[in-house]
Amino acid sequence: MHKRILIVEDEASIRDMVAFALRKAGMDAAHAADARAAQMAISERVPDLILLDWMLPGTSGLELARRLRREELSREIPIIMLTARGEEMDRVNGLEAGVDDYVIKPFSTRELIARIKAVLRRSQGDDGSGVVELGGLRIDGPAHRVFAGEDAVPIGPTEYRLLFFFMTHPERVYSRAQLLDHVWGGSVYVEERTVDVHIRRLRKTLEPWKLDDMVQTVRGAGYRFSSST
Amino acid sequence: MHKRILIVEDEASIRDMVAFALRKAGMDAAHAADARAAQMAISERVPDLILLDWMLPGTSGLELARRLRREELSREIPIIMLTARGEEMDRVNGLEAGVDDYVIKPFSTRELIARIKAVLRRSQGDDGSGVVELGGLRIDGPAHRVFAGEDAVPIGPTEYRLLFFFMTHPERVYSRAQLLDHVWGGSVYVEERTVDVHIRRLRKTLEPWKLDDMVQTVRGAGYRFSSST
DNA sequence: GACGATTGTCATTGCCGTGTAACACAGCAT
DNA sequence: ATGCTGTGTTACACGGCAATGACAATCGTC
Repeated sequence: MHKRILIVEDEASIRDMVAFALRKAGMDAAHAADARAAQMAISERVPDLILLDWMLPGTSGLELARRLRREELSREIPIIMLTARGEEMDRVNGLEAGVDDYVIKPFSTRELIARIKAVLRRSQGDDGSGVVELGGLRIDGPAHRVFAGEDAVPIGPTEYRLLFFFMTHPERVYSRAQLLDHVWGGSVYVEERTVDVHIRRLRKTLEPWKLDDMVQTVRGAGYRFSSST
Repeated sequence: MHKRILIVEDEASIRDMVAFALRKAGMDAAHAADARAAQMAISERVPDLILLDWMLPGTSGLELARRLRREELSREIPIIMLTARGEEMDRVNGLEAGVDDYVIKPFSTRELIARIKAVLRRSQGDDGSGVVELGGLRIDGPAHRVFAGEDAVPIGPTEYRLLFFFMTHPERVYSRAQLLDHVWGGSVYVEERTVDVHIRRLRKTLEPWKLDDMVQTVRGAGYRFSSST
């Protein structure tokens, strides 16, 4: 559940600062001081994302990025480059090397975390287009539509919002009160049992495709949306 | 055949980063630091798409977007808004102003490129000839005519513009306000319900060919044009 | 300036979606 | 087993949004 981030940076002060910020944001931080240490750390345990300093002793960050892109093991790992201001030329090279994003020093940890999250989000199937796909279901935000395979699924407004919330927050239990907050909006007063009814309606709309068991009851706690039975 | 993108952004570092990413993706990048420079750049050479920062010195991005929608010259240019992580309010206002999409900062360059391509593709089903074909309907921009199969479809001016917008922006929901912005133009004040009436008239003109169900109602959201039922 | 075409607004109608209550059923405890 | 609590299911009535047709104003054309 926790994302593992590898920091490749020779300057200890920056490394510590970033590691602290990462842990505070609920991520696991590993670190390496140079290219060789980085490759060892990766082969030992593959991180979810790599923060790569541009200026490294020995093998440069750019060179390391290229190398990582060549290796089968590390090809899919997103990379965020840390570059000093005014190295614009370098950015071109970085983009060509397949780097996912840049953060310019000096940066605020808040911005860095936000960028990391953005990149992670994208690497998890949310390409930013507003389309989410999960377990045979596809929900298209801009089109306001749901597809089961190739078929368009007829669905009402509230069931749509409910399903949208579930698909963007899967594999997690939500109480009726939480669902009311997120799907109905905080300023509405509605009976909690109303949720049950809409859960029922959502299941009924998914039934023709045998996808109704994705909406799961967690007795005493609430409901969960899951792709696995 | 290279697409020309105009970046309107006051922060040089973001501008440069985006410009490099664009060029790498095979697009031409022009830039402007504020609203006035942007308008000059547009009048000099019309871009295929505009990247517009929400926060601009002087005239805000939102205001500029409204202004561009009012001008005949720039009405058809797709706009992607760059907004700081903020409220849903921003998104709503932006969409109401006739913006085609918005991207939240910080974004990865890859995500931005993906969005740009999506918008260009969408607002273009057009192969350059100005003729768009979709689901048995063909609309000829230069000739200002509509065909259902081999038959010419008699259609009024407003219904024509409405249909043209729909066919160049299919598979997506548009609120009444958005349709007013795109089809009527931002400087007219008209009741939202008027859209209903023209939707009705458009459906009636398509009825003889049983194509009226391509114009779909999305309760609580707006209307959508789609080839699939 | 007259005519038809086109457009925007309104009032009415119709229908879909929603919330609630009532009842049936299942899980869990003692 | 028995009772209790929590959930599934259905029915129903209300509210609200959208569809529709009629009308008046406006536009464009001859």
